[in-house]
Amino acid sequence: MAGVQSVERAFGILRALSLGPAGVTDLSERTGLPKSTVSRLLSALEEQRAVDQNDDGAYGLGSGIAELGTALRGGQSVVDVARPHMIELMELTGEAVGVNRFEGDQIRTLFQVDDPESSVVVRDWTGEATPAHAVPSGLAILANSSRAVQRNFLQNELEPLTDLTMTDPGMLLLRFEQIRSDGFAWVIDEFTEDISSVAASFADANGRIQFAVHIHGPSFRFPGDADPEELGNRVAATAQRIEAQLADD
Amino acid sequence: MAGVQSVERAFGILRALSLGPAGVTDLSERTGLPKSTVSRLLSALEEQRAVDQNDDGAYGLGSGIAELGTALRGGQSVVDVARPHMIELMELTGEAVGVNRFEGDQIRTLFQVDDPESSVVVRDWTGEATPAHAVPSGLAILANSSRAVQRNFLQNELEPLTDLTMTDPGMLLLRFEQIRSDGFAWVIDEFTEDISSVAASFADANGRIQFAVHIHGPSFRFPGDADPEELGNRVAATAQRIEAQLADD
DNA sequence: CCAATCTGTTCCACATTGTGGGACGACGTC
DNA sequence: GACGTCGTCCCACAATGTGGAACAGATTGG
Repeated sequence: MAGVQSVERAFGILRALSLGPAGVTDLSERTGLPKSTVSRLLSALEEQRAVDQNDDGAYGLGSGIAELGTALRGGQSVVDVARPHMIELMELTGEAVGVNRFEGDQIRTLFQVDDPESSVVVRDWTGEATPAHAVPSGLAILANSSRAVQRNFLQNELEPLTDLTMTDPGMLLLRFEQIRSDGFAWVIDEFTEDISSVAASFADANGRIQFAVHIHGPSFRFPGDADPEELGNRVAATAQRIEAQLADD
Repeated sequence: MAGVQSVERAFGILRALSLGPAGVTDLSERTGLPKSTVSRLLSALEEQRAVDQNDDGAYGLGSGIAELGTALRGGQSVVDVARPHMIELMELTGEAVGVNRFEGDQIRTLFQVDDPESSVVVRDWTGEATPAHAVPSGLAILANSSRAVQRNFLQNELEPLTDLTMTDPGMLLLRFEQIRSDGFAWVIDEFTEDISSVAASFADANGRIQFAVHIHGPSFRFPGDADPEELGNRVAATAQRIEAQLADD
């Protein structure tokens, strides 16, 4: 027995609810569980304030989740601390700069700053999640994670997003080594054709959940004449400054 | 059987972890559960990525919680949207302005803007939680909640924080009526002597979790000569603008 | 206005599921 | 090398959670 059934199911319900508020019957269909079971688990979750029921009877994620979320200091403070550093990088390069959070096998962009002067920019990925192996933030975070996390990640079937996407586990392990010693990761046209980016990872105040900063721009002009190593080092330095500042609080 | 034991215990563990990363033995003591039970529940939670284990073996809240938190759009976007409106209010009055989230029977301050010109200000409550019945944000949110939530809240024994704190359930119900029709709530010296504040509530994009904006300042100068109703209406208008903007996304 | 369908909650016999004391192996320390 | 502590695993036991079915309350629509 690895998992605990009711806990597993409870989180299934929470995840189903993260798509939007829903009723018991709806959740029962989404999760494949009997109505009575869903109803009982919802009551249990409601007692924990993980969900709440509003006037029209629909259930939604509750304040208990929000509390845990802020306790984690996942979103808010990281973005606050990172913003000025990101703007600095953005002004230096004229390209968009973002922060990401690692979520299992995906990378979510939390926040992005664009150059207001530039008319051709990569689109805004804020709030969206992308496969970790195809973006430099993902590679950078994985490269600095434990072997266990890496192996676990490489067990998944990795999908190629372009002709250039690296999906071979052995190759990726070697690449992790390289990235770890460099301190930054470059990805050129592996995620989408015509987009290139550099990223470096950093830890939050607890030294736990992994984050990353990245610069990305259209491949036709980025990195352009600039020295990729030079840019990489700048991103890495920025990541370290953010990490140090987070550790202070 | 109202709750589900394992779910209840799992959330107990998550709450214990929200105080900071910890090991199995530590958690076992904090929650009063046997080590083996804690270990099993942690494995289950880890499978759901609600917790993760870092290199030194300690457990902490995991990215799954962060995901649910952002799905809720509880913190981040509300603050982003509210900030400019808050600054406007702050400049109008010269006093500190904050946004709060309702958490069960407490009110948490998510963010505060202060007047940089002012040397005497109320201290910064960011991140802290206060009893809902003693602050105007709490009263405003409760006043606009369902009867069920109100009754449930009033069943608690409410502690007086100053001589003026209103704790009588009947009186509070009447006060809720008043606040609901006014659209704002005033609290003068009920939370701390010498602090006065006005607040108005608003809903997030789902119309679910309740938030509030408030202005607060030292009672000797706030609201001072200003008309309390006028100020209340301004806060209420601000709350409505934030709510409208949140609903757009 | 009364079937016909939707809700979501409650009941209860049943056995699957979770429980927890204790054993175990892995570290780190004296 | 013996000890204290850590986290995980084992397994007999029954407490706990399960889910089909019955129920009550709202809405619908003919």
